[in-house]
Amino acid sequence: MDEIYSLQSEVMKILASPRRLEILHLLADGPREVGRLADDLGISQPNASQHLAAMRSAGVVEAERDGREVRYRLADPEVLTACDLMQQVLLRRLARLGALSHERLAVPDGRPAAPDSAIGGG
Amino acid sequence: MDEIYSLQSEVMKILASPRRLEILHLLADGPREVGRLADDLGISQPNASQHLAAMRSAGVVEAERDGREVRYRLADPEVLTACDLMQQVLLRRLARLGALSHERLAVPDGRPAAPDSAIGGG
DNA sequence: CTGATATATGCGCAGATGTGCATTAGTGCC
DNA sequence: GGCACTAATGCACATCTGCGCATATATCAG
Repeated sequence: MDEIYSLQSEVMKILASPRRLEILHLLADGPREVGRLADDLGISQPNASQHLAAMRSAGVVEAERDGREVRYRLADPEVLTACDLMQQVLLRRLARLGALSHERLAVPDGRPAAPDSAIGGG
Repeated sequence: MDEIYSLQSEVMKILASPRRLEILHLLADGPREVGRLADDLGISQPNASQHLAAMRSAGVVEAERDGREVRYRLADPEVLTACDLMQQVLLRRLARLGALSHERLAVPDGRPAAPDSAIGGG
């Protein structure tokens, strides 16, 4: 079981990137080539290739040659379901923060204040 | 939408850790105190506190004081569902590689061989 | 306030990660 | 073979992360 957590963390580490998350959703629409992905993402080809290689190592995507191009696709569409669920959890949390005090609901990466200052907030 | 990916990546970054994954499952069994978690995980109290603080910032756990102790609990049990789904994807992949049952199931970060050497394997 | 327990925070270091750049490798065409 | 096109790899660098350690904060008891 300990091993599983380690392996799972590897997979999630790969998915814990805005770029790769976007790649995932791009691929959800159907297989796509590296150059196309790089263009869609607005990043360089080597960079896209790096991300895709990482995702391939993690087993979230698969690659297939088609002439000079390499078409990437989701290895298991279920990852999308998992990511979607994760996103819903996030949205629910944002909604909660907004509901509690919709005065300032920024919270992109640094929270304006501890949501529960009942702890060591002081 | 771009913002969402960024936020989601933050959440997943937090979960992309064997330790924190274990914390998640420990908390799935019910609320628990920092010291207890540290003990269960076999890590130091400050380290456990660090992890919990990170998870709290990400909104995956919540804290509540009880005397001198602080009891942590899952903020949204759905994260477990998402993680479970992610784990299933992983297990399915391992099953495909045929490394799960009895053979050695290493492959934490370096694959034994390219599963699809039809690409740049050479 | 003093002491004890439980938790949170600051600091520094080793290891990992993302990115840009140049370069290499694979493929099809003539 | 040479050339154009597409993708993958190597390298260096700035940044981030996790950890151990010491220490600060919070709560309760007297």
